[in-house]
Amino acid sequence: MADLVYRVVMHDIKKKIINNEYPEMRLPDERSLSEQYQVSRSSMKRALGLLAQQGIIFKKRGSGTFINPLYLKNQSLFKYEGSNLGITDSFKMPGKKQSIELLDYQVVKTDEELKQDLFLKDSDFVYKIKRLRLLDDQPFLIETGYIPIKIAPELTPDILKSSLFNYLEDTQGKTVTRSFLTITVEPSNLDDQAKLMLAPNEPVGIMSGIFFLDDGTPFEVSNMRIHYKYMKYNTFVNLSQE
Amino acid sequence: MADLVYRVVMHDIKKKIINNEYPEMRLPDERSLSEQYQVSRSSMKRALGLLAQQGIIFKKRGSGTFINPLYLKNQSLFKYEGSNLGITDSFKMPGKKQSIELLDYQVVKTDEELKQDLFLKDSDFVYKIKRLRLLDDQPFLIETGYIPIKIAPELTPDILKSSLFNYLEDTQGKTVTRSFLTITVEPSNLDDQAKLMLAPNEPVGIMSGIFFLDDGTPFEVSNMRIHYKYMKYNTFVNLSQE
DNA sequence: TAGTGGTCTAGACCACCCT
DNA sequence: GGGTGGTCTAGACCACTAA
Repeated sequence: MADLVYRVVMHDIKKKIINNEYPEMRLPDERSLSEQYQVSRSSMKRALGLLAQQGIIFKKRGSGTFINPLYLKNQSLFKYEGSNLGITDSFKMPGKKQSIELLDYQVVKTDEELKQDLFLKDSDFVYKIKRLRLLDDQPFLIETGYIPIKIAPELTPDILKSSLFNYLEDTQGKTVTRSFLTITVEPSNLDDQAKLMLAPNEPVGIMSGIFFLDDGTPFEVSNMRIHYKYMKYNTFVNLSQE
Repeated sequence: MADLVYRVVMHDIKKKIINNEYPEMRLPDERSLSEQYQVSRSSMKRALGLLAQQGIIFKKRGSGTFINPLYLKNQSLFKYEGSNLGITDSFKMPGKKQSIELLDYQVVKTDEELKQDLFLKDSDFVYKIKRLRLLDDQPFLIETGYIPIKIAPELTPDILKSSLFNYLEDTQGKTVTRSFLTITVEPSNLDDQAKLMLAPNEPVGIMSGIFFLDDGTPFEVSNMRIHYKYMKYNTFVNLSQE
């Protein structure tokens, strides 16, 4: 992590919360905290604002700043903090071996919808990539992705056996930081049943959407069909800051 | 909406983006914008920051601020902005009549898990409420909720025929602004099939989690089993601000 | 090197809660 | 009325990008 003031303060306060150094479940007021940490009140507000955004504290105008008891009691609920973008990361379960099988790999013309979603011109081509993901040799996800050629011109089947996100970050310094996802549910089709080893009455979860690079470029349109037992999406919604 | 500087500026810029008043897909630099709107650069940053958080613009240090082309091309993707907390709201589909059938309603003792999630004492009781929700007389959701008595002591079966969230807001000025949700998928059980009119091979989506009041009080533990055709969760994930 | 967004500060004043 | 978080400002300096 960078040594930005607000990040340092944020992490320190977070640590103190976890270590139960505020047993009254309440933080000192912002002005005292600024004093303690020798930072401006603005920086302190920024740090506290981030913690509030993560659901770790609640700020109540006129009353004070309070620790979310559930954060201490049940930290597992919070473990997905900011890591529910990448399926890649989300499915990196500890102690499980992840592998990828390349099912299909071709270059195709874009149709209207793709053109719009990936913001392409008529002349642009995209990779169509279909992959099967496994955890400990158990298939759990069929992924169909479309990626503009011009974003990753050097793509080879070999690369596709591991994480595309990591590849992009390592080779081009580009990071995937945003996505729009739509989550739905469907009965499994014959292809699902065969590839994911599902019984006919067993369903799949579907996550489809668009991933963006940090400069705003749409990077991939993806459709994921997920074995229902592996389908688990955690989300923390916070409307208070709108 | 309040007449806060940063909100006014934010909404105005948003309007201009929608009206295509920045055809170069790029905003003026922050300093010029501050000048234009006669606000401080900090306030302008705040306004732009919110737009970035919503995925409407991308800020690129050293380069400028750019409009997300997809926001213009495909605004339907963005329509769930900040409204995916409440199932209540999420399912308020235009032109459809929502109704609620009360299936079960009792006061029970808390078990260990509930006690933890709702942050209760041994002596506390909760309502157990089971409701069926319908859209145009089509059942689509079975909802089982647990609510501490002390939060809503006046609850009656009659109230439960409409939105609890609205009831709380209207009567006690309390708003539900946060939630932790876990989304999973399951084959339908016999109860689902009967109540939601599902065939045996048709699945349900499950959303379960905890809803909080804006002061941090856990308000409800809820489990929702959703007809798969009605199950649609849109989410915008943005890791760049972490 | 000029232009742009990011960080940080110090301080004024407002809005809300509680006693 | 005293304490707390929220808004807003003006300005300094830093970090990155692109020509």
